[in-house]
Amino acid sequence: MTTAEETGGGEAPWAEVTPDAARRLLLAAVEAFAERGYHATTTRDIAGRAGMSPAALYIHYKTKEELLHRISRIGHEKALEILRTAARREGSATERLADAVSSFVRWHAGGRTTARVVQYELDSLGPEARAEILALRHEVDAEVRGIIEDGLATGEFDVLDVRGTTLAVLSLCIDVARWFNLDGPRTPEEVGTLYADLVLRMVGAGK
Amino acid sequence: MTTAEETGGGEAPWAEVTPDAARRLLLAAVEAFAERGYHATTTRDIAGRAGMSPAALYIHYKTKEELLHRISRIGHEKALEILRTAARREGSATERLADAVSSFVRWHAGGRTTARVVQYELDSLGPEARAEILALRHEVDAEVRGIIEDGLATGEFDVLDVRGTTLAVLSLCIDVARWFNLDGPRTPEEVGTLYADLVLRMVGAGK
DNA sequence: GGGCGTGCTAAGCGCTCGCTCACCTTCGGC
DNA sequence: GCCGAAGGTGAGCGAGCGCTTAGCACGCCC
Repeated sequence: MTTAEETGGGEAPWAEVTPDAARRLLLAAVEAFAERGYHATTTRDIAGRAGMSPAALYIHYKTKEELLHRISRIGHEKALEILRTAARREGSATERLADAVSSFVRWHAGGRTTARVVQYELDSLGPEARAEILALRHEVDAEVRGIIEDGLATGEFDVLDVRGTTLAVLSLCIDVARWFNLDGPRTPEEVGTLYADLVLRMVGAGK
Repeated sequence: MTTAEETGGGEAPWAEVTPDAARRLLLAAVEAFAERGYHATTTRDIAGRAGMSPAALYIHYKTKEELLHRISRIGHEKALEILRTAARREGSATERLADAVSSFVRWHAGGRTTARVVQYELDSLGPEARAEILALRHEVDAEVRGIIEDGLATGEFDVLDVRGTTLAVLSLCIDVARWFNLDGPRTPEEVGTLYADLVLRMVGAGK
């Protein structure tokens, strides 16, 4: 599993964005939004980071909001794919939940820049764009809830409030993007392992 | 609309702010910052919500940032006080941790408006203001870590990584401010109870 | 009841924002 | 060798921003 940061290899999720100039602008926007927030970022700043004039942005994107929308959709699709892969592999519910949490957390820690924008700038989108993203979030939620329900059915887990616990598990993982620091003492892998253990305890696995 | 929300879990923390006009402006700022974020909020909006002209703001506060700074400091002090009260009461580590988590979560859920600003707008502060707030956050962290270490010493808890688990517990509680919705299916009390149970599982209490 | 500090407003300054427009370059097809 | 499309630039627009200033209303002390 490759990981380092965006450039180093939270894989290369932006490969699908073409042409090249549009991708460079998107990458610059991710950086800027993650650092200062959507509203505090200027289109001049984004274009500058991409080495272009302010006007160039509008050749590839209609508005500044379209940039955020594209980033958010691609990011959510990637996050959903990570969870789906873990949820639908072979193995017990315990193994699948541990896998889901650790890879989801690794993505939020290693690709903190992207994850921050994806998870915390949702409110800056307009109503229709937000609705589209919320639908993806429901799928994310359903994927995790599915694993927990599997574990309940097999007797592996012991959970009183399935929806509440699902919410807490996802909340715990997502908040990694807020506090994680690449220069800090922990690697994304370490946090992933720790969190998988904590989550298994939360669902009462292996008691 | 007078704040019925704050009273749910947080009494009236702004009573210390005088004179009355300054408090009304602060309250309006909390609402606006929570809704749209600091950078997307205009001074005209804040003054308007407080029923005053844009210029009135500058009689009581030097800058827009000073408003955020005051809100953040008062909010962090309140959060710290809540945790201190729970951490230093009589009782086993298990009881104190459950109390700390449930009351901390109640504050984040019931006073979601305030908590959102306090927890998510930290980066909008300047360097010295941010440093002051970060010191308060370290005290918050130390308070929770203290309870967990107590529980380890008495054999109540079973935790491998104390700092990591402390971080996760706080992260879980804080993120409540992001997703909690007063119109949703759960009351702050219910979430507090659920989370206290989940956290006790995370630290291996009552195995 | 005149003088004055306090708290507020209307008007507006200087600046920067998101975005547009007229024009320039490069390049493959014929 | 000319042509149009694609991708870029410099200059600048209207609007709205944070914040300031001149002046007004009002309570309070003498």
